[in-house]
Amino acid sequence: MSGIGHNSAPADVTLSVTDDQLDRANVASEELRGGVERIERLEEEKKGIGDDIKDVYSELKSKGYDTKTIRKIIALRKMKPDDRRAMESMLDTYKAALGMD
Amino acid sequence: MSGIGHNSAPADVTLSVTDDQLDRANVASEELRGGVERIERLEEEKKGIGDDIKDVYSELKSKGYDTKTIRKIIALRKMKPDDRRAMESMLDTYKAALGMD
Amino acid sequence: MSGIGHNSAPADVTLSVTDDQLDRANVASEELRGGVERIERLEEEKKGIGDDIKDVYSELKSKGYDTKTIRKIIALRKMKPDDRRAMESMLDTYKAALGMD
Amino acid sequence: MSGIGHNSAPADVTLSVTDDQLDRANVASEELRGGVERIERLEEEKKGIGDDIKDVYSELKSKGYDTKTIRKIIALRKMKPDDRRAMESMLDTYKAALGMD
DNA sequence: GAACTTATGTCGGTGC
DNA sequence: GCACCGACATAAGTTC
Repeated sequence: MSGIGHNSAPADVTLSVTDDQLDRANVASEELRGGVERIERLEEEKKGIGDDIKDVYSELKSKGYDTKTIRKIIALRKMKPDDRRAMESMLDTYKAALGMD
Repeated sequence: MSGIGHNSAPADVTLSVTDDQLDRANVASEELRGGVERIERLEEEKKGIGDDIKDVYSELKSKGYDTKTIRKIIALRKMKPDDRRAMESMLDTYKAALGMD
Repeated sequence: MSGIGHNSAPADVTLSVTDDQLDRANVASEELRGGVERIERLEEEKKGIGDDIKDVYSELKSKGYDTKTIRKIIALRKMKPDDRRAMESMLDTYKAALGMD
Repeated sequence: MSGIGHNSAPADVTLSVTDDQLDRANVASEELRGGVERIERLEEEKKGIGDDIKDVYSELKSKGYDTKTIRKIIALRKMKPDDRRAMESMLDTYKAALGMD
């Protein structure tokens, strides 16, 4: 699109915005627009995957699994086994201290 | 309510907004403002309590307790004991099924 | 606190946990329990206020106000007026740059 | 791995778990495991895209743009233009009612 | 300590 | 009528 034509020396010096400023603004606009659109495309992709994940949960649910528990399982699997066990052990200690046996 | 007095015959009939409309707008404004301010007061209170909670956690942390574990404990204590045990048991089942022993 | 009695010299030296350890554990337990219960009380209070807030929103909604907009308003009112205007102005600039007029 | 061997008639009838139950458990396990692993793969993909998005924001930020404003812009662009204008107009009305001009 | 992401809870709507 | 579903709101956890 850019700029051919409007650079041709405006006689009207009363304008409060210069050509140069317009050019910079346009460049900036395109920079911004590009970034925004890229983010939007990526977010669509991300949403698509999110929907896929939801589908898998639905499928498991329809087979009788409890999705909340599955979420917990997945959270646990993200941890390193040793860390996980340490965490579980500490939780048990606290439960014992409070009589939650 | 209010409004007595300024209803006395405006000569200027060119106004596009009638007195009646202004009255309603004012009433509505005050209704809205009242609600908004009430919410803001309540949110301040709520924030205060949130800060108190944070303090208790800090205190416990400084005594050597692990706040993350405490949060889990509090979540568990919110459940009815039977529900809690059922949930824990299901989690154990799933863990066993996936070899997370 | 409590504890009277079990300090009286256990003859049974085969125990793997000493009285001293039990004492410390009890103290720690009570410390933990106290904190946990205090947090739970505070969270109840907090929940009560949250319910009050919800009531005000419901009331406003039943009078025809849009709660989503009210939430935005309250968020805006949390800002310092100058900051708010600066933010709004920047948003307008970006909107203009992207042709969202 | 699955099942070869354990079907071959255990003589030990005192076991409290039958072969049939084991089979079902194994099937169920594999069903569960499959779902869990599929979710984990999808979540990784999702995270990758999330990282890409973060990169674009960083890039824009390093060029001088305000990421918070960009997020608002993107939220606005998600709406249908008419809805967006209706929302903005309502917000303006409420602002005026509360003297936020 | 601020901001972003994820998880959980809640509410209004809709289908069986 | 109840239960599921999506949207919204809040809380929690994570990261920089």
